[in-house]
Amino acid sequence: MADRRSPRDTGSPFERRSDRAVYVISVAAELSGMHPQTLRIYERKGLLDPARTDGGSRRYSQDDIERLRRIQELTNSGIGLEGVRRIMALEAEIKELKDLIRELEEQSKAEKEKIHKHYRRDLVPVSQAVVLFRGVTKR
Amino acid sequence: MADRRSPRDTGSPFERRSDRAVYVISVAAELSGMHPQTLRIYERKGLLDPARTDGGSRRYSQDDIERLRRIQELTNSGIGLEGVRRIMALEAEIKELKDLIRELEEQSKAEKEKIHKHYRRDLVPVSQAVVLFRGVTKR
DNA sequence: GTGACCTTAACGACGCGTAATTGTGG
DNA sequence: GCCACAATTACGCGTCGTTAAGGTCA
Repeated sequence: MADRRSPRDTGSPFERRSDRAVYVISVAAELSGMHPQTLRIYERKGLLDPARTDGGSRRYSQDDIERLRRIQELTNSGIGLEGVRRIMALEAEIKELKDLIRELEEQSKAEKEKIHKHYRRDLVPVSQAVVLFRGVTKR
Repeated sequence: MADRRSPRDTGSPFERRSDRAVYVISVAAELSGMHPQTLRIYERKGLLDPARTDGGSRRYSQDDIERLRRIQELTNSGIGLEGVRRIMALEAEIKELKDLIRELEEQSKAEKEKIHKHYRRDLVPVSQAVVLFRGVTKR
């Protein structure tokens, strides 16, 4: 899970990060087309975890807004909040597995190349060589 | 998806297959601890697809019973039927991805072995060979 | 002091499981 | 003819989203 940063942690002044918490709840509600109280419910149900100001007010990031839109998609298709929670967790797991698969494919390819290089550097074809020492005759 | 066989397709008489449709709805309801009408609702919502007799009666397999138990777990944890449908689909996808990962790992290992064998059969170390022909001096 | 935020509570709508009803098949 | 199944309908319960009421911070 990406670590949430406090709204006080502004980072570089020119930086635009999608996990920067910039929206108060009324704006977040407007951007996501939801009632502010609905956003509080989602938080209590563990679907969202917006940052907080020192005073205790919620601050939503762009990632939070997109997550809200995804929640909206799911609830609009007749899925309850607990189901949404589980589904989004499973979708995250699927994303990780797919990343792992891509990584494995690249790694396998790299390892094969490495083996080829290794042998091509250290070995020569039998057909072009005379064995100097005994005991290497089996092919 | 495993193809469902009609209850008329009995296969080998001594065979025990978990996808053989053997339970009528009342027994399936009893085995899963559910109301028969609940099973009909699940079917209409697309969570289950039991076989049918020629007369039109439902016949449930052992796989169906286990699927019912899984549905029960999810609904008991506060998930609606549409959510259950999506979750079970995602879980199936995760299972496939994990199988693919295991397959990739085995395949990668086998391919590496194959490369090693290939070189060990056809090549010998430079340190133990005298090159017969010209032009193979770079190492 | 005026907003916007916070929390809690109450209301209406909807989904889900059960039961009742009527009809049909083995 | 009897019992089990099929399909439809109606009721009770819990969840979800909205609204309202009262308190706090800027």
